[in-house]
Amino acid sequence: MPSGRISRDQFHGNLDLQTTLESGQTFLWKRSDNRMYEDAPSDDVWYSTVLPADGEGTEPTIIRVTETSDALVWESNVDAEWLVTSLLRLDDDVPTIIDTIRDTAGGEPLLEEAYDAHPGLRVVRSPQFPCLISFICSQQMQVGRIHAMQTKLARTLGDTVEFNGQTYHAFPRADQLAATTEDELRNLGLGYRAPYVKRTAEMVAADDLHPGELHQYEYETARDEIQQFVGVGNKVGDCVLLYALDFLEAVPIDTWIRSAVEDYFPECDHGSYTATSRALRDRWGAYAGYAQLFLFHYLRKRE
DNA sequence: GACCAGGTAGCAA
DNA sequence: TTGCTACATGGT
Repeated sequence: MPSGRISRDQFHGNLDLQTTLESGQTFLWKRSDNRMYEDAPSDDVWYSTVLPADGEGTEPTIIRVTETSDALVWESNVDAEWLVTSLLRLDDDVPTIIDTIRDTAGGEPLLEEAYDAHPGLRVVRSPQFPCLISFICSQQMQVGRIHAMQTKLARTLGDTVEFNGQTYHAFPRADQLAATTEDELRNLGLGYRAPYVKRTAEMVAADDLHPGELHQYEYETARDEIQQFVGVGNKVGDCVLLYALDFLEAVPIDTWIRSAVEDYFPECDHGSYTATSRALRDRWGAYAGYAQLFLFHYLRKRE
């Protein structure tokens, strides 16, 4: 069974899997009850199932990760060190990124509180199509319920894989979601999002548009283009650009960020989403998305 | 029972 | 362009 250790010396900054994977930036990881090895200082194992790019007919990849004091330990059904590094963005130099935000923003007490409160929080990279669908599902939903909904989608509609004596469920492919009726999706608890998911899946399955194509555009164009998908507006679009498409300048403005703008930086409130988002990017710079995640998580968890 | 949750589509002015 | 409103569903 392929497995390995990635020493903490090999990546910059802290990593706290629990904080990072339950911060509401991804709904595609789950915590496992099974330890990976006997003397683990922490028995918190996280796993995710990833479909290879060629999709149908190829066995999904299982990734299991846990932390030790000096390393990130992984195991998989394939040699997955590069994939783990990519999914968790271990190449990101987070301290330098935070310094860059500091240099751009100047003194930002609220952000400093957020960094201090959650030192192991990182942005991670989600697979594109699952990220798109899960954020379409996220609207008007609490974070915990979004996780539960994505798990149910995978268990009901995704491919299964056996690994190390356990059954894992991959996130459904576009063709699988497109082949599901709107009523079935409603029965899985999607509510009014059911037709959004179905129609977006149909677009991807028919090759009308794939989220990966948006890489070619500069940020604001990509955000316009991604809204061709049904159920995707400015906010969901920004989440997908930030968490799946490497647009680290994207600042999703949700209810939390909206109220933080009112309370802490009203000078950035320019009314429209586009103008306010532009002001926040001017304030925080090329890594504004990192600032947004720290702020979102801090505001949501304090008190 | 209201009210809320990482909003968006559809429509009117 | 901006400003409504309806929209499912489960938890306080």
